[in-house]
Amino acid sequence: MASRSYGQYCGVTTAVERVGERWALLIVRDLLVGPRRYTDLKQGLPKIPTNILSTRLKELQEGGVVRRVPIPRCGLVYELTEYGRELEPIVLALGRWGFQQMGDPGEGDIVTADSLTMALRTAYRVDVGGSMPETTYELAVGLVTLGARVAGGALQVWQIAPAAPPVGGALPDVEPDVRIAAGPAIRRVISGELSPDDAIAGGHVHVVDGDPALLARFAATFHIEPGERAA
Amino acid sequence: MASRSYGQYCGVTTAVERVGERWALLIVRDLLVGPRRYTDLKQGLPKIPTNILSTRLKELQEGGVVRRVPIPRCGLVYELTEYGRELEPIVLALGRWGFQQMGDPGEGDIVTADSLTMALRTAYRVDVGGSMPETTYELAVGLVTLGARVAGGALQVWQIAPAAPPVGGALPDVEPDVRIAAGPAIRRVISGELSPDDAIAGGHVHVVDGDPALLARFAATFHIEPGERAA
DNA sequence: CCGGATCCGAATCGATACTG
DNA sequence: CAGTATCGATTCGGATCCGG
Repeated sequence: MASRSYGQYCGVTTAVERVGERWALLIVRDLLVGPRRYTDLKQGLPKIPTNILSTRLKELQEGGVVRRVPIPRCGLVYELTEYGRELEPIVLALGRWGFQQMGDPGEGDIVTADSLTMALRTAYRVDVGGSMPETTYELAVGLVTLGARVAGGALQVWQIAPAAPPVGGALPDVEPDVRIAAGPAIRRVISGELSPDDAIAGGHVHVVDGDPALLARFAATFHIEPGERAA
Repeated sequence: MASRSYGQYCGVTTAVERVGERWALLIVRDLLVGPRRYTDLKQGLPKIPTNILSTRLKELQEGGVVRRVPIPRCGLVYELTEYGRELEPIVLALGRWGFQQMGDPGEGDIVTADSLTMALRTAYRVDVGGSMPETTYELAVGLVTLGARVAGGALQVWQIAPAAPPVGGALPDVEPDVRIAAGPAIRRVISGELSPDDAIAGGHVHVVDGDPALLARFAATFHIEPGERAA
């Protein structure tokens, strides 16, 4: 029952014994967006077997990473403990690191609301965002639509479709300044391989509504440079 | 042969597909200390089966994380690529995170030179180290003895026993200001659970040579606070 | 000794079916 | 909704063996 030990007395080893099992860190990624029910997690991780999901949730609870919270007459949710939330910078940094080697999606690869939410948070540049005018974006990729508001250096992301309760306060009920619809090529815009203009010209990204020039602001605000020593 | 896909198009997913397999991140941890031969890695990871080690090394090469470098008439070493070295802040942060939940060592748990080296780098506080007088420590834990020099805000760690080539330039051939011999309780000194004085009084840490008061400097310089949002 | 490859039992994972 | 149960497919772990 005790997870197979690596036989070392070391912080890194302890960490991978807690969150290094298959799927564990992806569960943490989704929970970083907000508390989630078992079914939400299953939907966000379509390929996870249900027995693995419940095993991992049990292990993460034993490891003090996740807490099971019953909601009166509403089922129950899983949420990260304080200790689990300390993984946020690590998961974001891993996301930036992995982003650099993402090719194009394999067939069957999907984009989920939670993963795209974390991707935006991963790619967000505080320094750039802080010096931009306040902007509200709406971004649709595949079946997922997100809202993102950059104001005062802070980024807020919420899920429009599939709908989910907003995290961290009330949802800004404002019209977006720009609506962007994109395919997987949005990755190449964020990495700088594809300029905003070329992306629009090539039909990879559509500005459905609002000033097309705002796509350049988006690309400047959400950007992952290859070869970055993220932190 | 292709590693089992998680079926998501996401940076975090890509990252765990590259370095999320069992043992992979521990190999990276050891390679962050310096290039290592197959046999060095096997010694530093005593419980890894050799087939897993060679499989992981192959996968890490395919993932662009590790490079295999033949040394003329001297065998060959594995080393991190530039991309692999970008994992350093992530591994250090994971080490800090895991450190907080390390209990006492399970029976059979060992401390290796590379893991202790990374632990020191994990625990090092640049801000504190930069404001301290230059100090050279010698730290023995179990069978491992390390040298650590803090000077000008920079930390240099080298392995005295078992001996290994120093990393990043010539080894400072100076007498240490203090020689510290400790058991696993050194963890509680670094976490602040155990004060330097109590550690000495309790016989958990011995100052073999030099001013015992330097243990306090050590504890201030190498410290991991529970509940820290590392970066 | 170095750098693996091979073999095999044990444990885990993945897919699907099923239940309170 | 929130999981168990089952079972074949993979992977892991431990030991041994092999070519330079």
